[in-house]
Amino acid sequence: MKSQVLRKKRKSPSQVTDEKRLQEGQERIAAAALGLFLQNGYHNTSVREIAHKAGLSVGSVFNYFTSKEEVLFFLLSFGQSRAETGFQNQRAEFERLKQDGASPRELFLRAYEQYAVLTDELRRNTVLAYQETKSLTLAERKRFLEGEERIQHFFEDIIAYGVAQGAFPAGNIRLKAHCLLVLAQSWAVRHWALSSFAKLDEYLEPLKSIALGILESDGAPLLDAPAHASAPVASHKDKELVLS
Amino acid sequence: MKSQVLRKKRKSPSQVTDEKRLQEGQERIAAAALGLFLQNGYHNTSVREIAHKAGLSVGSVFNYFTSKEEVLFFLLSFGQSRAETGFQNQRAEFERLKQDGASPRELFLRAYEQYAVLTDELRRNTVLAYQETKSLTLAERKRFLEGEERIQHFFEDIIAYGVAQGAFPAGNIRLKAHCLLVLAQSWAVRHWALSSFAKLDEYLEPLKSIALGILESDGAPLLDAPAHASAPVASHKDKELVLS
DNA sequence: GAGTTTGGAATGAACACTCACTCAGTTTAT
DNA sequence: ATAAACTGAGTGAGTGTTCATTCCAAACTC
Repeated sequence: MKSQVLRKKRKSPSQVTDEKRLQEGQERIAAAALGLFLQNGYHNTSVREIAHKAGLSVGSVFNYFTSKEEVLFFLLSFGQSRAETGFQNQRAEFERLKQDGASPRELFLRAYEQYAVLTDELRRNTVLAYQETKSLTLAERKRFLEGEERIQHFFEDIIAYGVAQGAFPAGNIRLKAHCLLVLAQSWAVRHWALSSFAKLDEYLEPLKSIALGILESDGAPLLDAPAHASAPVASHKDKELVLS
Repeated sequence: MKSQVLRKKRKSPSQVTDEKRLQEGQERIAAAALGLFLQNGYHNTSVREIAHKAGLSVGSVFNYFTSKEEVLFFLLSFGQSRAETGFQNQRAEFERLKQDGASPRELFLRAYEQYAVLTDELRRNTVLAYQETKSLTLAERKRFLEGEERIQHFFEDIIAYGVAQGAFPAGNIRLKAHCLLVLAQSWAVRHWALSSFAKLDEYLEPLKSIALGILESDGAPLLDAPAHASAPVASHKDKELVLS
């Protein structure tokens, strides 16, 4: 899967033919767009602004992309494919580590750290994904979510291996993988709440500790805490107007 | 803080004066808008559509709100204030429970369950908040984030109490509160990945178990797992173009 | 090496359209 | 009769996209 260049049916014969030039142009435009999308949102960013920031004319942008939306998809799938290929590359190394008798804990921590580092590098893409996935066409949104699912599946495999080895308690593996992903992504998505951590380095160790806390929670019934005992948790069904 | 009605300088003399009528109208319009915003996104929803779905004319919408953006802010702060007042109401009850010798675990689980239930009820508002906070004006966005911070602070207090009582290990309390909030919200935000749970009821117990796993993780150094030992985690600094 | 051709790439005015918002006039309730 | 509430055609700013035109460096002639 090498540098999948976006290609769609194009009406006008005028397009950039040189593959390398095309790719560089796409990256330049996308880089400009990413900043603007994050600052003003996808819909409040005009193609004119993107073109200006990329140092091009409006028309040229459409020589590199067939539509504004394609720029968005480029940005989202870019981050995603980076994560996927990263994992793919590690698959082989993991087999080797298993042979060497590495503990599931080690394997997991290694994979999780890699994912956290990547999410940090691609922080802006991650934020954009949370905010603008819905702006994709139905088909592209579906493709994107499938990619997310594959990434989650990678972690499910690692956890399952640990459970099989008896290193982690059994539990809902899918749920745990979901939680781990969400927490890693929250470094990007809810960054404003983590201002006490200047850099990822400071965040990483406590995050890994918490991640292990999740892995080692067994999902057993909460013996001593009958939270419902005194009174049912308040619910405002009467005020649900806004939700209907 | 009772039913804070939105009021701005208004040019047109035509506006709804009756307080009760105004509020009902705002809620009706906002309810219609919420569905459309989630389905098509804020920017792809026209005021005409909102008016039609609410059974009003375009002009009337502007008798209840001064702008489309105000509708968005109404929806976001609505969910938030519900959560805040919920916690406020529980503050008194919590003091009573402490007197009765309730364990910090119980207190926490109770509060967390309440928050999860609320997030479920306001699921759509939560999703909207993640997607469209950036569409607010700067001042409103700031106000909104301050509200989020107050909610997080509520959990920090509960955790701190547990730590003081020796029920939970010390650790980065702010971080833990952040994680707990994110996981509860992920039920709304990443709902597509949790399709195996039909209703909140099924999700709640495992979530609480995981939450306790987080609370009880001590953030101690990860003794046995020198993840860096074999080779540094791969980083693709060279390909960072798109981020710069 | 000067002149000519060629075609990929860049341009930006023009197009067709949508949008949030306004306001003069009408309806409704009292 | 009076005030409150509603209406929807109209307005002007702004949009993504197109395409006839221009640009320019390399290829080709003589």
